[in-house]
Amino acid sequence: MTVTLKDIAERVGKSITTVSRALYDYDDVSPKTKELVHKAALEMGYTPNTFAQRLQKQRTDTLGFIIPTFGPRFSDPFFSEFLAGLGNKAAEFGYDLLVSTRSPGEEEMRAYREIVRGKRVDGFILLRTRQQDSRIAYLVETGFPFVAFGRTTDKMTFPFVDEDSALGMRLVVEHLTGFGHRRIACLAPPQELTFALHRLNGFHEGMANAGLPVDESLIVTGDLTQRGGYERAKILLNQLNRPTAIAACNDLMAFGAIRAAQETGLVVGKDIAITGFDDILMAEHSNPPLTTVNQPIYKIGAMVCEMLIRLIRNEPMAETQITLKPELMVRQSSNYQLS
Amino acid sequence: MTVTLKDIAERVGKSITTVSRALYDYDDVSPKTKELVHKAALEMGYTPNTFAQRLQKQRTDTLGFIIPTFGPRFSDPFFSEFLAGLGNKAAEFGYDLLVSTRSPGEEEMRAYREIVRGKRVDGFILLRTRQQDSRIAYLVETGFPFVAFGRTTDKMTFPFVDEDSALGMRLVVEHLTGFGHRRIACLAPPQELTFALHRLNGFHEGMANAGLPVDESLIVTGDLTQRGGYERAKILLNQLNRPTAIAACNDLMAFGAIRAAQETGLVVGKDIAITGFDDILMAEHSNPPLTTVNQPIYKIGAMVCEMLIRLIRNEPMAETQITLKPELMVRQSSNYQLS
DNA sequence: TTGAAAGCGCTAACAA
DNA sequence: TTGTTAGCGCTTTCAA
Repeated sequence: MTVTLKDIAERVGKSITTVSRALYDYDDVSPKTKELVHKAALEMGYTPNTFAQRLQKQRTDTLGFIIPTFGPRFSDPFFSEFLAGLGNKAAEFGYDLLVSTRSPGEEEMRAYREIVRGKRVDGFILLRTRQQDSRIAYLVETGFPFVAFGRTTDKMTFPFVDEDSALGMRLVVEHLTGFGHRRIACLAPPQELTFALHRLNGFHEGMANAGLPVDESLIVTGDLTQRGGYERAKILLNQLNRPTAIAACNDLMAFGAIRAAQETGLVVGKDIAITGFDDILMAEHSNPPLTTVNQPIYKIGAMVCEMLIRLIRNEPMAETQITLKPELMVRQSSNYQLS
Repeated sequence: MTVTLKDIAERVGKSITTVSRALYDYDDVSPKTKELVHKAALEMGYTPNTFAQRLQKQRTDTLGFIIPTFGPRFSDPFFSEFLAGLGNKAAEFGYDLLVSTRSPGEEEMRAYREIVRGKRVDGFILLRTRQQDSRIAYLVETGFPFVAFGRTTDKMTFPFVDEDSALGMRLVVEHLTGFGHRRIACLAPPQELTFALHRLNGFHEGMANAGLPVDESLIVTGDLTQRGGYERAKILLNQLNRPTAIAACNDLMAFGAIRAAQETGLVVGKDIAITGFDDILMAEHSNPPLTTVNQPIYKIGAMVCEMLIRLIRNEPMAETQITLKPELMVRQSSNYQLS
């Protein structure tokens, strides 16, 4: 059924070794033999058995990507955009992608350990880094190659790409205060995520820059889903002294907040300003279109992937710790002067 | 560095074979030996080398999933929901997922051929089936296991899960005509996709059931993205005799249409009715919330995965061709009587 | 320019 | 109950 080197060898009357070398264009094989072998291989529909190659070569040409999910019905477009960037770049370099989903915790760590010890991939891509990240601690400790989208807050050194989230939030706050907002709420991400810290810091800095006090009761933590944003925003909006603006730390929560505001009878972009973070494709098409901070997620996926491949191949890299400057996308959800 | 069976064998003073059998609890190994081996394996941090196992066993315990993408920045939440269902179920059964992205065409077919011939996966999951689907033709021909989400229109027999899209669209049209709509536009999917046919048929049947003529100029094809929906809807809405309702064949296009309507100064759910198809998580949280046809995408991902695993393992299956009944989710985007 | 032989780490048939 | 042997398909010395 499957064609192996042996089959080709028999057909052309040469040894397996010669066939192998002919196929990979070693220069100690005569041109005639090469041609013969190539032709036979093509005709017979030969494709190398990857597992045999990997066993022999001791590398896998595979990149690991374990998506950290919270709850069963996860559906953050953020992940599909990232995966697309990753997948396309990996394919370009001839790498496979081993993808699984695991919610953060012991199960997740076991998955990493097994994959590392079984040498199932050449390296890992990490996403949604945590302030104290046991995945990173483990990989650094074992010296296993990986590149992260995001940083940690401890002293570990490793290659990453990240966006300057603090700057992003400062831009948001500057934009809002510029339109006269003083009571600005913040829908924060779960604390353990590193970008929660950066975005919250940026929020505080922005307020400080504008000479405004921060009302801590206006800072609430959500779970990065629409539902979470919706529920938190409801609570904020039911307060007596409600905020005039809500800065959500990702787009999905912002969408939830928009719905909450609308159910409360407020016109978003007129009675209340709402902003997001990420600029997923949907942000441009929501109603109203969402003011948000652009993260080139697709591009970051591709960057991280290329960095990892270079790392694995021991190729030189210009930079191993890259921080991107974010851009504020002003759209209708916040683009009005507070009266 | 890595611990192998040989290392354990040396440590416990037994043969490699015995160690192998002890680890997998063969009953021809003495309890004492088993315990010894298990303990040693644990202490030494043994993890089997998957590639060696696969080479030997001639199976891969891996499922292939090639995501068909159109254009670089693809970001359909549909895919991430499906992937989540797939991934979780695969993990449950101990299968890996080999994921890539390829846009339909020759490149895509080459990827399938190479993976099949290199025996890189035990089976494939297919998505977004085409009326004449060369992937399916190839897999059927080679007898390679796969399960599809969706059907084809030719005579090929293969296992699939699909939703009764025609019924779904009939429900939509019935709902709209019940509220007095007569001029209903349809944002159709690219023709080559099988569900384009089913949904369009359903649309026509629904209109016929209501005794209404179909104005062919109101049926336009989009590319399933928000942008596509937006552009097509713009054209529809700029007509002199504009439709009173737009039935989009997926949620993303519906979102685009909503934005187009709003830019035209129409209030969706009052001046115009817009409906979608899929019921992605976003549909509930859009503004206004979107009337749509529910497809349990996450669940379908899990179902398809389990079917494929059974197929691979030659386990009996109750049904191999499953068609699900859709449910109409009526929300504000269409829930009003046309005056 | 070619081939024989060894071995990657594992499983399984067979023998002891 | 255990070990010997062979072999999955491939790459890579080393020798011819």
